[in-house]
Amino acid sequence: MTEPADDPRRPGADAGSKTSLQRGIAILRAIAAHGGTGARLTDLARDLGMTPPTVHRLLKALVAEGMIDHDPQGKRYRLGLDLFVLAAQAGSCGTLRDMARPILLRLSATLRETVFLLVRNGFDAICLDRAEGPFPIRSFTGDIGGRVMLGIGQGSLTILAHLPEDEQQEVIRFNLPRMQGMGFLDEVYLRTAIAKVKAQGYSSQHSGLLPGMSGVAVPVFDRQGRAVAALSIGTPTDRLTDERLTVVVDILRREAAGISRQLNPFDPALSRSGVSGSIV
Amino acid sequence: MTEPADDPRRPGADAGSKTSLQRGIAILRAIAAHGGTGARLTDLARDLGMTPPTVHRLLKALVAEGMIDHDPQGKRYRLGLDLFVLAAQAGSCGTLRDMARPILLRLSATLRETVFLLVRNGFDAICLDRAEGPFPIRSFTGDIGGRVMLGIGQGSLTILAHLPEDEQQEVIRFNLPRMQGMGFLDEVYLRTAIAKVKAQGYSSQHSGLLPGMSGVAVPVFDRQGRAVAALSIGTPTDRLTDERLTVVVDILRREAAGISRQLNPFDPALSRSGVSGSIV
DNA sequence: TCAAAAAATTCCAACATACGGAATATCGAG
DNA sequence: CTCGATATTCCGTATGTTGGAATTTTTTGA
Repeated sequence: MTEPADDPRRPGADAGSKTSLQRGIAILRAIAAHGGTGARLTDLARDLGMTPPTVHRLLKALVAEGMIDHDPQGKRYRLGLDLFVLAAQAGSCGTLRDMARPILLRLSATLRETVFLLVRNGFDAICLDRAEGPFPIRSFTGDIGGRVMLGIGQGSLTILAHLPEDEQQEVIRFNLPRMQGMGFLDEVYLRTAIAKVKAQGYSSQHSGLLPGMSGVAVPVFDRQGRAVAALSIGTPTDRLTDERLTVVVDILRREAAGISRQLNPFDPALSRSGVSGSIV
Repeated sequence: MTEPADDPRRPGADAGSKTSLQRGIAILRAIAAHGGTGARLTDLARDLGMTPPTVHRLLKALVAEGMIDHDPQGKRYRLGLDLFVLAAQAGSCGTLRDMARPILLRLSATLRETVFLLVRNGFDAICLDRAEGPFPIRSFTGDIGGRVMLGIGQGSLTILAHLPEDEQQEVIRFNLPRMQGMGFLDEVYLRTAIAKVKAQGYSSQHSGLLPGMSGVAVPVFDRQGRAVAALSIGTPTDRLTDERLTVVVDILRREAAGISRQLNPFDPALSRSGVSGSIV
């Protein structure tokens, strides 16, 4: 009580969580961070610096809402289906995602590659959607909902490169320290890459993240001309000849332009029925 | 206050949300129900029977957590990216979904149809994942996260048919009233369909939901032999000859069995890294 | 198998914080 | 510019939240 939560432990927890609603959300996050195994009450309490009774009560509320599932035997808590349902309809970019989906499918069919749609979110990029290519060789990274620092990976790098100067600086300043462990990413390297992408208008490179894999990405602009998203493909490096690169970039550019054109962020006409669709 | 009373939403939700955490979640749901347009504060207050100040404060907390985005100009609130990210890792079935994904992809490639993975959730079934078929003709219903009553649609019907007798009764009793508006679904019809599915071990029929579309579905059992999910395809009716139906059912059955075999709900070994993956 | 330890859950009084009416600021239309 | 509607802030009150302690349940170890 008297101790003002000094955010003692794990990073990722906000320093000053105050409202109980925020505490509840912190619990959701902690459970998500725990992975598919599920989290135990005590672990959550320790990780979040809350007392077991508090965690228990919040958990109970979350379970009642279906946001969490509770194994009665295993004593483990995991993210629940209702959360999944809820987020399927999220969010501010719901329209972007809905709109881009057929395009992703078409692209993956045409290019026979896995296609990603990334959007910017603060200092990160988030994988909003992906459409699998037909080949068994494909990256299992970049899961939907996955998050990477702006600057890591081609799609992410493309967004960063096309940001306004000042925002770009801010992001770099913020992200560089976070890139410590990655080794090969120093400031010079990053700025060189950005300059190149900005000049080309697209990004293409062996990913560096996955041996043998390459990525190609182009920016998606909103109606105000801001780079809000990126369209990218992941492919084995040896499948990406210079000739093919030209073709791929061309196609990606065309589709990205199509998305931009449809991207009217405040057009209510874009609103889909939204709620649960019927299933075959 | 008073009693906004009838919230004919879903069964698990208590009419009287009590904790502020639950109120916050109710707000998330209300925003989701509002669709991509976004919801205004007053609407939310009215819909939920809360006062504007309360809604405002809760919204502020949710925005602070990134669960909601707030258009400063438009005064509209929409589901935020963080919610999307969170749920991408949900949930209790995260393992099921992760595990089933390659199977879905393989199926959609083999059958050249759109494949759905449905799981039971109370009185409903939820579309956990889908893999698009290569043909332009495809159903746009059954979006990921979409929800249907148990009994509507082939996948959903299959799950219902394979439920234990008592649970089945309970679901039917609960759902029949909800099916009022659907006209062609009376109790006799439903029970006949269930009996047939149970006898066959699979479900196949023109959907009735979409003209010209048919569905084929087989149940997925967990290790305790309970029907927890269904694997289904949606296809134009005229593409589904009797001969092809046999083949399709056979393949679906084989894959469903594969899923069942891997479905060890308490095997920690199944836990994936879970957290953000790197993106190409 | 049983006992001891750990975890989960319940209880409850003190208290913090969430609530909502009212006031104020802001937006939008006429 | 004025008016009505909506969003936001304020603040006293009471309700919901909190955490220590007690109780129950599960896990661990012998």
